[in-house]
Amino acid sequence: MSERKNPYPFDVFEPAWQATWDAEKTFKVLNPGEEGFDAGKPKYYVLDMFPYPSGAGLHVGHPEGYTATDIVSRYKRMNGYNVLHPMGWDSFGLPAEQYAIKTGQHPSITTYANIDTFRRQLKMLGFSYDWDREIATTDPAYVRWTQWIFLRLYHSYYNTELKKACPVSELEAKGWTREQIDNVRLAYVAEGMVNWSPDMGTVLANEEAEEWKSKGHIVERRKLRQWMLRITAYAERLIDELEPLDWPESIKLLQRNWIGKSMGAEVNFTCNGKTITVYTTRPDTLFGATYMVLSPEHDLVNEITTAEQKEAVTAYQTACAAKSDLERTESKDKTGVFTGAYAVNPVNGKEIPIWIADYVLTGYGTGAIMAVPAHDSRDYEFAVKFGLPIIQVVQPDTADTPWQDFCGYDGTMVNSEHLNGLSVPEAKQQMIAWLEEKGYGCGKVNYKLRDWLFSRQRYWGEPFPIVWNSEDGNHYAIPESELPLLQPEMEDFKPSGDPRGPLVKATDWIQYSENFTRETNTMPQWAGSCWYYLRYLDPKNNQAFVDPEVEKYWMGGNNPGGVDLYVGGTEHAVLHLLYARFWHKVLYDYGLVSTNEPFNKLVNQGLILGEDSQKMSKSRGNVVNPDDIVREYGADSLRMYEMFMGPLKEVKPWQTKGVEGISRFLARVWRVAMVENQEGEWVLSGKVTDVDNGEVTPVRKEVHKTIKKVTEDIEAMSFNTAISKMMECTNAMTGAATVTVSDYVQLLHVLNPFAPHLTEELYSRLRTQFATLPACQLCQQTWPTYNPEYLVENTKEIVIQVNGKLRDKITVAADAPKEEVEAAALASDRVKEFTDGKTIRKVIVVPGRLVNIVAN
RNA sequence: GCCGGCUUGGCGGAAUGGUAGACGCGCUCGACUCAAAAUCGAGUUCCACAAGAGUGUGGGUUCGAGUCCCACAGCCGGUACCA
Repeated sequence: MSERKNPYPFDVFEPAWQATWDAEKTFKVLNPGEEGFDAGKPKYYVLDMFPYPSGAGLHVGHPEGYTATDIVSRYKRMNGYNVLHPMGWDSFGLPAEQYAIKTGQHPSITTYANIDTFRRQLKMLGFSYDWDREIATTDPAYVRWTQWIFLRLYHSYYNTELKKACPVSELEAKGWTREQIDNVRLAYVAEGMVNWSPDMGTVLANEEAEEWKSKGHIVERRKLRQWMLRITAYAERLIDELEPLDWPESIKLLQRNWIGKSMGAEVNFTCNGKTITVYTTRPDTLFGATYMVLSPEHDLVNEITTAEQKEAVTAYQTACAAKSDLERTESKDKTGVFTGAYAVNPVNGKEIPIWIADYVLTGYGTGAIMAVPAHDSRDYEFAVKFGLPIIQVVQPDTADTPWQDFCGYDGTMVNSEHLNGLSVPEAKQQMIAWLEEKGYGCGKVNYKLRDWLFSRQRYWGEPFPIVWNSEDGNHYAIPESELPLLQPEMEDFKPSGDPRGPLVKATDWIQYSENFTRETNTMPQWAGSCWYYLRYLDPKNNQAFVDPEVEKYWMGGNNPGGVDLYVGGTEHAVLHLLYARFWHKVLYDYGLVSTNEPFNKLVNQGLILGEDSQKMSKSRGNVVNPDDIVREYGADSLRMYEMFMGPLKEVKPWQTKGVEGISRFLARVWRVAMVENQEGEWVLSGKVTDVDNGEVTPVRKEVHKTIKKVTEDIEAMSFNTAISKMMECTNAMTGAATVTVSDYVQLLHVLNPFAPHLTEELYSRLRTQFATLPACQLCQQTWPTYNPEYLVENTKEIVIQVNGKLRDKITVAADAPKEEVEAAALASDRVKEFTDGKTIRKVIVVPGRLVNIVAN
């Protein structure tokens, strides 16, 4: 490749400005109570989703969101806000541990080396973070508070009357037993079916299982004792309090679906004196129940199964247990076995056969259903396969819809005694009231959301601050004074296949005291990311996870408070964003934070695809490395290109030619003021001048239009259109003989949040010639305003249409009355041509825009 | 299957119900140059001009629809027997 001279010397001035910002702490922001803090300024908290510092380094996807937030941060600062714009590292994680297993090197070594790379790369892009607030979730000082919050959860239960977390000590005072309390803790131990990955040697959350499966890992069901967080207690609040947030509707919907609220009823059936409770969302169809299905794992299966069915039932149970999750869902073919038992339907006393089938899940509702094959597709399929009766109880309202397998709500009840003639929703209500009156059941809300499986069998995670007593078998919290509890130094991180995880090998560490041994599980990576946005507020505090006054300023203050802008990818829609909301609510219940929600406004950036419009991946060889782009075109070009590609929220393909286009644009901005002299040095050209007679030149008009447009577009986060306007403005300057300093500096000013290096460099060079320019950096000056008078046009071009088709254009005075415009339009030769021989029926005049002549 | 989102030139994308294709890429031509690169200027939806057609398809509302309404198709994402 031939040596190419850079179109402007970004390779020199970009690192220089970065060094200046670092040395002068240009973007440091003070906290309340610190000297120099300006309490008169409003706050604005702009947050990025912090990265996992992988060995691969920064990806072009990172700077997309990070540039967007950087533009907003710089813009808000120039508009007089105290802007909190921090960065940190989500640094616990499996890759570092797997690398440690391979090499024997401690995971912290790779982790902190990767952090150094990420920090260097982010600084190379000129982001205006307050680096004094940098945090890493792996830092002992951070781990301390993650564990502290965990203990808060551990010591809490959800008070269903107050609808908030309360200390379990209240229950102790009321005389609850240890066992009763353990059953309501927000952090609890339970034995249950979990996702276990034998090759990774750990369990996974439901939310994670699919992701790892798709990466080729084995995930199977196993019954294990695990730590759980009672997120289900907050299901209702997690749905209700989502509503007012300024989030994309699609993300809200994703969360709502994940939480999966449904309203129905529990109904008690009887079987030989035993009660079997089923959950249904369609109590209106109770008269159509023709059989019952229990999940194969249901507690009552063994009790009710008759002797002659025993063998078949046991065989079916065994077969189901052996099936992995994947195998179960792979085939949707219904299978099941008759138990030989019958249940009595409370509404009509009829006996219906009880089956077991794996299409009924253990974990949802009561693990038992009444089957209404006429109006539930799954029951219908099952009934057809096994020849079970099908009774119609709903008649669809639309005439030609068959009643068989009709599951809709637009129908009228039939064959249902006292419900006959009612609509489905009416019948539903009436039946619930009836069940409650008779004591046969009650209305019931259910959620798909399961409790959060919170323990992992890993080394590189926060250890649980918990010890086990060998005498009573109970778990106990270690005192806060012992936090942080760090992992022991080890050389062998390998999973042993022992479901207690690799820490069991640290025999000294485990032994807490004579009768107490440590919990060997560690927390999932999500723990650190659940509250990192709070630690940024007060990252060095060693008295509290955040000082209350500081928290109040940054998170309270404005209405509605919280993080004012949070930008990141969609991939966290139901993981991080749900977990963090849950933790935040617990902290809120204790008055430790000011708002019930952490993130007021959320924006999802769209994925950047490779040049081939495919997802970037190593195997496809279409990955773009930010380092290469910066070396070739400079940081400003990368930043601006990523903003110019298209709307922030859309998915869009990378085009290196597009970076060149942006680079050319920045070079044109440069050359408005700069020229190369004989020695090949860049010097001020003289085109930019302080001779200014105040005339409103076309360039000045363009500048003010640009200020208006860029201001509005930053507010709307429509960065691509802001950039195109600045291109138009620059083109106007390129075409002009001279440009006044004030016009040029205003362009630099609005361009500054996008291309901070170039604009500061040009500004500082201009100052060598124009001493009246303020001495501070552009980024420390006030955002420019436009003069509306400059935007007023004297004349307007009016479009003339005949029957909606463009036929002519005329120029009229901007304030020309309607009649005049209409007359001018009708006088047009082109119009006459197209209306010739026709009658003019109507003339529509839209002032300042168009005239449409309707003729036929 | 269900739930979302998207669909505009050769490409990325612009368009408060009012000139479709701003801006950029690419391409063509011109200037500069011995020449090229870079730069600057002109042009660039389709059709040879005019006429006409044109925002995934088909309908509708409107003086006027990329934009609003109805139906359908394709692509992308989420979810997956949640009773």
